[in-house]
Amino acid sequence: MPGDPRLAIVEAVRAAIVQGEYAPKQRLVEADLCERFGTSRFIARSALLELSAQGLVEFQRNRGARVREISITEAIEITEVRKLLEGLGAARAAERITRPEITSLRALIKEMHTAVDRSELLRYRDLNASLHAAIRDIAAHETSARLLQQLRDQTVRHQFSLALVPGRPAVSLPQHEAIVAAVAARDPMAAERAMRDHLQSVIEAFQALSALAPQH
Amino acid sequence: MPGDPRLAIVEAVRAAIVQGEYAPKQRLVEADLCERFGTSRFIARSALLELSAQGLVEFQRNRGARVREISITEAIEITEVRKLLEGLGAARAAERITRPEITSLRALIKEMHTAVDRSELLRYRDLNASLHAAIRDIAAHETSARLLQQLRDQTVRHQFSLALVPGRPAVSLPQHEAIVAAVAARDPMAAERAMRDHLQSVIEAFQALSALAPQH
DNA sequence: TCTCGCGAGATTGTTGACAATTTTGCCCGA
DNA sequence: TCGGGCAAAATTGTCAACAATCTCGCGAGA
Repeated sequence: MPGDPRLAIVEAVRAAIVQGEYAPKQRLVEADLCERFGTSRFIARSALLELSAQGLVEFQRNRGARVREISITEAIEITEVRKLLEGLGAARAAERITRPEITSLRALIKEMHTAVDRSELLRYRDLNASLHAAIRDIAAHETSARLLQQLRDQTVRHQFSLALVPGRPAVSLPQHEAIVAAVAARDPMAAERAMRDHLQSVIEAFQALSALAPQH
Repeated sequence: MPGDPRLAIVEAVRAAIVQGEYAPKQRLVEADLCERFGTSRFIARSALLELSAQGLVEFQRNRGARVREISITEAIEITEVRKLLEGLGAARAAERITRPEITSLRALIKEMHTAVDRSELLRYRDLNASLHAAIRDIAAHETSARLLQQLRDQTVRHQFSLALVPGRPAVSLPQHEAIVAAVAARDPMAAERAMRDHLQSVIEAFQALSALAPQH
């Protein structure tokens, strides 16, 4: 893998997709990427290849790359897997967490509170991601971290719509508090249970969402 | 992704690595692959890129691709994840299995018996893989199937040494029987438990192995 | 007017060549 | 004999051009 320049492009394209600058099913024309990111077609193509392996874009022979569309059904499957992997991560984090790490987790929770109070939904969603990432780092389980990394980007779009559901933060914030409390108490089983409960509620929110908007 | 020809090469190289024709840390020289698989360097390189994304090979800048070495520590991590994902798969399989599928699972168990009786260790290991794959298919959970696919190849080498541990089949065969019994009885919770117990015993076997051979 | 086919433009897939870097092998001095 | 360094060979990373394929629009015939 071309060490430096290629990864930069991969990250840039990934960010663009995740932030919704490219819609699902939208074609990613190689020439456009070259111009936008100031690189050669070879590099752009390699980046698309890599993103395809990560499941963020899909190739069709002679039709190039498109942003892969993730259905709500698939988002639910992904969350089912996250429930298991992040449950494991929470348990391990509870076994390994240090005092300064406890402090920073609590700081995150505090920030989430203020974000909810001020109805800053996007900020809340970002803090949410940060909290999950922090626990993942503390768990120090490379294999599950690598897989979760792959899964996360794919559901960002759906997480987004979830964050807009009225009253959703009021449900999920206490769940996050419970997770942090259990991890900080160094209680692996409680941490795993709290994390699973949280993601189970995400699954149920998705199911409710898909019942409203049957397709897509 | 070049639809047909590229995937064929990816599969061929993957098979070669998994079957041990290329040792860990061995360099995969692009020109050699071209000659061996009768393809161009571009295609060979794309295939390596893909295998790199799947974690089977690793790139070093200006040094090309090597077969990635998976430590026993990492094999244990991978098995911890498998324990969760395949546990989910077993539970779902128990909910969804049809009569003919039950028949074929039982046939697999029968074959495993004869393989053990005849001390055909390699055959037993292959049947083992087939059984896990069959349950994965019945579960019909695309996301976890995709991830398991990625994880499986990485531990084949270690599974191999595990199969050679004296008395190992005598331990694992009854576990496989228990899994099939629970799935066939359409008891999701028992199926999940049986699968987890099985993979937990694999983890413990790995740990015993790593205690014997501290490094690598 | 509508449909079918065809041709030009656009886009992708692949090739071969070239530059940059690493690796190998050899020579020389100690 | 051994080790350091230099040059050639090998190998990889990148590019620009070409061929294959698709897309879109236009025109002819019913």
